[in-house]
Amino acid sequence: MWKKEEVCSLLKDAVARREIVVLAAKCEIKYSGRAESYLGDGDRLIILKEDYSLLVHQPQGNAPVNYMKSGTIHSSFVEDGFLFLKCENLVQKEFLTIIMKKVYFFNSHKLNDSQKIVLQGNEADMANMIYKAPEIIEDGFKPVSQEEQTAYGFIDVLGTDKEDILTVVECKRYCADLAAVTQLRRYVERIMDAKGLKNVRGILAAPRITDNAKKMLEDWGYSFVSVIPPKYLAEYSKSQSKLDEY
Amino acid sequence: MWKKEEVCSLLKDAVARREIVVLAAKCEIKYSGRAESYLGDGDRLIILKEDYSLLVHQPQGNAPVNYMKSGTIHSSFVEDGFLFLKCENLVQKEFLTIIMKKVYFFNSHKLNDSQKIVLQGNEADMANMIYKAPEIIEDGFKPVSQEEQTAYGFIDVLGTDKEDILTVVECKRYCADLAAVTQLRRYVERIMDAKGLKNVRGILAAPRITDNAKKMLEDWGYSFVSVIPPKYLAEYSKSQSKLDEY
DNA sequence: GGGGAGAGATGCCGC
DNA sequence: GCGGCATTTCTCCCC
Repeated sequence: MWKKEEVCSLLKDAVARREIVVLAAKCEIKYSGRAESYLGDGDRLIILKEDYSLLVHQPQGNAPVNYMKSGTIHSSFVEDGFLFLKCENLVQKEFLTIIMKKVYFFNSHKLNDSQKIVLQGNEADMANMIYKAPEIIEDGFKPVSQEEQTAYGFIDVLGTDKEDILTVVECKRYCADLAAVTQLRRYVERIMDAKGLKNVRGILAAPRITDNAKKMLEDWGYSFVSVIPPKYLAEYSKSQSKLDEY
Repeated sequence: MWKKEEVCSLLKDAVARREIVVLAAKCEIKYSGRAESYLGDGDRLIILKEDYSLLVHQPQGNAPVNYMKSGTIHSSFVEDGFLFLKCENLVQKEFLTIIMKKVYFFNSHKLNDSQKIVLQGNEADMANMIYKAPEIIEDGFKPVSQEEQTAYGFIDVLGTDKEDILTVVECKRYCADLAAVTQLRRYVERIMDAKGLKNVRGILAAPRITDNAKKMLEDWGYSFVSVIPPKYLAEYSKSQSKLDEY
């Protein structure tokens, strides 16, 4: 168990040196900002980054239970035997207070990282794939150039079918839902309005679609095409020794 | 600097004891699953939780740069002087490999936390507020009972106006956008279809609305009411000593 | 800086 | 489990 005065001092020094701070503590947390929250006593992991963002993690779960964004101002002090960490983001009018009762461990270190993640297989890649291989959508489908695409907003792929009818394609990398259908509908209506056309087709391209969405899609005269989103990076070996798994 | 063999051993023991593990390391990360990603060498914070979820954080930013969800199987070993952490989620067909070149610090501890966060000021609270004070929407607006509300799906508030016309209210706790309008439209059309009514009103209740959304809303004959989402928890003091801020 | 839309979205609740 | 939807969504892009 760490002395709170010591942790308070180490915390200030670490932040001053722009180190990342990690500590585990029994604490109580209050938040007020866009919403309000209260979290009673329990053990959590507290992370304070060099950009002054703060994360609080419970021992389970993916998402932080509380957090403050970059640019927050932090202050700490010991009062009534508790270590207080007060966090203020005046720009966003958000406030968070952590009241620590016990500190289990503390660590800080300067981390240097200039790398950015390279991520592929997203919706943009899917739209590019359709540009390069339009027959995926249907026979005779011809996309217009990518430059023209942006002229009507955020439409993924705009093209013409074999009968030269203007066709809007909306891509989803996941299972298409009702919101995807209404989005497609909005784009088709926007194009009809902008171009003064009465007949514009709408196609939803996704790996799959929910039954309700399919029904709504067909009620509106649009159609669905099953397309698997691409993955470009070389797959690294998925076969490995199963020894020592835990 | 920690010895990789020692970290590997500590890691296995900590996970076996269901402790949370936190370590800072210079590493390289590969991911393959719903998408594919690569992150070159840099210093990151790696967190392995008792539910076997994994988080990788860069020294800046709110969101983890890589992660694996609860239920992942982890295995670690030292090879060619590097500490490998391989993470597999067979159910979700996701795979992540961390190749650690240096380990700056390591910590683990059993954390006990049975508390759940109490969060207020969300959309549901906003709908409840309107139920209790329907005059917020407009004079003569009467919500139907909360039981009936669920009968037609996920409509926030269903009621009648002073002329007894059925009215759908969609709440947004943030600035209403185009998607909010299409969502309202979908609900109104669903109600008209289900009840065989030709005249159903739609009201969007939110703190504010974008110009484009307002235009689309009015084009469809719906209306906007400015409503501030409620905050119930007692505000704790926002005035505090500015000493020792950092 | 606001608007619009994707995200390896996540998480919650409903059926 | 899937479906529908909010999220202290967050992040990026583009105007």
